[in-house]
Amino acid sequence: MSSDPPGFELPLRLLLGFRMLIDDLHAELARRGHPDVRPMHGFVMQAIGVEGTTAVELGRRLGISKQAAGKTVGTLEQLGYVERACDPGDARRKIVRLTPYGLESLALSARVFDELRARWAGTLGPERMRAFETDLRALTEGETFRLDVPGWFGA
Amino acid sequence: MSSDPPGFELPLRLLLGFRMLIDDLHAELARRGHPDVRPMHGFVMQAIGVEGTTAVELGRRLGISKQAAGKTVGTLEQLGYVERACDPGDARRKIVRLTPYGLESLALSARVFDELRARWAGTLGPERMRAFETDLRALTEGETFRLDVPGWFGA
DNA sequence: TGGGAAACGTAAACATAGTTGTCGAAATGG
DNA sequence: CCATTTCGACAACTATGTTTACGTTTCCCA
Repeated sequence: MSSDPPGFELPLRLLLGFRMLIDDLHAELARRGHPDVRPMHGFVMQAIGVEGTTAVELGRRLGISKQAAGKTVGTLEQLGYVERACDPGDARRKIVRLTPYGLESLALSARVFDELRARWAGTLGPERMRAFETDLRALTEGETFRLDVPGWFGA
Repeated sequence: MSSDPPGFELPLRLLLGFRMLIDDLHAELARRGHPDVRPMHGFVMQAIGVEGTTAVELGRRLGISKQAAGKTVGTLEQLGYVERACDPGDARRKIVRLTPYGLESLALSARVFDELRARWAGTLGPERMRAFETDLRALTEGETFRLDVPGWFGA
């Protein structure tokens, strides 16, 4: 009588939910002045943070090589979201920092994500929304985020 | 008093949960005789199904071009998971079918997914696990699965 | 019946991820 | 002071996707 759903539905819907949020976010970002930012860029800028960082450290945070991190930073630089500056204290290092435009996109993303969460809470009700997030947090406890999606998903 | 979590945590953890399940699945698949199958391959084989299908239809189901579907089928064919046969009723079409090896990997995946779901249910308890899945299903209602992850995630 | 339109599969060219390997420049430390 | 380490950049390669194009086969309608 329990009739549990098949196990393969779970990963499918987790991915579906993720994609749904990210797609909605970027539709809204495009509408509000950031049409060129891609899903990956958001994660990278989040990893760069307000403080700024280096390519090596960025790669470490995202679980990719420093070369891949450097390439992505180059793209973001062309789009005007980040800038590279030499470290006065260490001539080897170059600090990657968010530009005002980049900071704005990050702040906007945070606002839109909150709106999207509110919409989801409207579907489930605040009670179950809270429970849903608590459970999801419990299930993914201790996991670290990795950005190596392309190579990981299909080798 | 409500102190809702920030909205950006939701997509992050959805992706984390997805990746967790898929990584565990493939670790187990590798252990049980399928070391070469990649995350993407599982979704493609699932889309091919027991009946078999064509490259065009496969692309349609996965939300990718028929050419991309054809390429992936070629890879899967080399690995021995699928085979291509001419359609006796239509010389234009070529039916892609799972080999016994492919069918076995699909059945094994289903079993492992059920085991993983049971492990998650062990964390939350059967009650909340059921509620979690119900809510997730409600939130992702009507969404269609797309396999164009590489091009979608980073443009 | 015949010919144009549509569908299928394949290939080439291109763009974008990632990776490894290599290298020069700068900092570190024994 | 020299050897080792670290950082950033470049080249070569793989894997994914896309668009464009083409030859073959089928379908449909005038």
